[in-house]
Amino acid sequence: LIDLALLGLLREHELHGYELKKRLADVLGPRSTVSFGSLYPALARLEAAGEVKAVEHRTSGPVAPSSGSLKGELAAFRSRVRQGRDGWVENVRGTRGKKVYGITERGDERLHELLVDPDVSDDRTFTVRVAFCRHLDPAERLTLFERRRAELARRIDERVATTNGRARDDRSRLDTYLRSLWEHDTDTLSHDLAWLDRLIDQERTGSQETSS
Amino acid sequence: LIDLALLGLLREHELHGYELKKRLADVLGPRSTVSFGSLYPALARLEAAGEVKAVEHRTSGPVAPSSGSLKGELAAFRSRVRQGRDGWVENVRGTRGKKVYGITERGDERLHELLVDPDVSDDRTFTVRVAFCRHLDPAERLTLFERRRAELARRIDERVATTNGRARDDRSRLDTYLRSLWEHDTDTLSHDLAWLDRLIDQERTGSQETSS
DNA sequence: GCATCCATGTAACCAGTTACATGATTTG
DNA sequence: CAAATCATGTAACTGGTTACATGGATGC
Repeated sequence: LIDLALLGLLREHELHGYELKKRLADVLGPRSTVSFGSLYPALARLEAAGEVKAVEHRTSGPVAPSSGSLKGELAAFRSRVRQGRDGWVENVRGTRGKKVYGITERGDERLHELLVDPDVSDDRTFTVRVAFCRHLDPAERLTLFERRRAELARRIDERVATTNGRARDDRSRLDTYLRSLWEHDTDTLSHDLAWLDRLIDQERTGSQETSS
Repeated sequence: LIDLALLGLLREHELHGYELKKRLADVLGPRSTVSFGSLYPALARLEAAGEVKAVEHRTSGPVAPSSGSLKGELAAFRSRVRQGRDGWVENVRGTRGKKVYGITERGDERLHELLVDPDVSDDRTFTVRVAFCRHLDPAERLTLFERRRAELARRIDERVATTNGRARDDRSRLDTYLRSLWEHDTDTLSHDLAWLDRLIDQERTGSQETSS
């Protein structure tokens, strides 16, 4: 999961760890962010696997001025460039400065693998995959959505079967709260299914005017 | 989480591990069941803490004939009672038979603690708490629901603030899928909130005709 | 008497967390 | 220069998972 998120973000711009966490909170919502304690080891692991690599990052500006409290960060960047003029940038890595990562070709492949993985049963993972599904081509994207749709349909069927399987008196014996919970869960599933249907529909009709 | 589920189930009838897992799948849906690998250690832990204890279970019949494939289990029970007549039941525990657990007074208190815990931020835990909230008195239940409602309202506010905080062009630069995801998440939150409102409403109006 | 299901448990692992340690940079 | 914030990292722990080992009971 974390690999997917990291590679997905790095696919667009080079970033350092601290920034990655902020972007992640921004994109996925603060609810599903990851902690530094898993972020940095994950980056190290990806680097060891050759899927990302530390880069010098002297050319392009800070590419993600999107969200809060980046003022200090901007200033930091400026100062680094300024000092870079007298050669300091060259050993940024060594002096425990920011470690800016970029994605490699292997990382690109890995990201693609993660995105096209046929297993769509994990809810959290699926969410992240949607977040980065722009990196898929239209056909692959459609497959992803349809697989997920099938998974949700299966879950609904399962629930309906259970309900029908319950003897009637048994069903009524179910406590109010359990019943309410059960119904709400079913509703939520339908809600998700409807959303997927909209996504699929958009994908189908929109596939004419690709590009731009 | 697992403690809550186990104590909640045992609060109603004595059960052995294997059966607990089945009941859990039945009540919480097969999606959020726990594996044996965490179930048995958890039971052992609860037993060590004096919150559940192994019982002989010779008096009452199998109290949960609710769901599938209990035929064999019934038969097993019968045979055990039959043999019990010639004294075998006494050392069921030693011979690696079923180990039937019951809740203790400490366990009862612990369950209550878990149910009234003011932290309602964890989604999975909250679900399980609703599943067993019949063990709370009406006022405590209402508090639980209202706390959760406030939590969800807070999350929605947070999201709205973020949206407003985004510069307009920045917002439009958001990719279709990210936007769709974002909107769907917001919808889901509202959906959950509406459900809670219904629960709270039922709780308020229903509190006149208490008991049964 | 052999396959199958019921039943309990252990060990290794996994993906994440919190808390802590460290240090660089900015800002008042 | 002190306080706050940016930034990277480690260690211990948590709450689960899968895979495995074992064995009793039932059904054919």
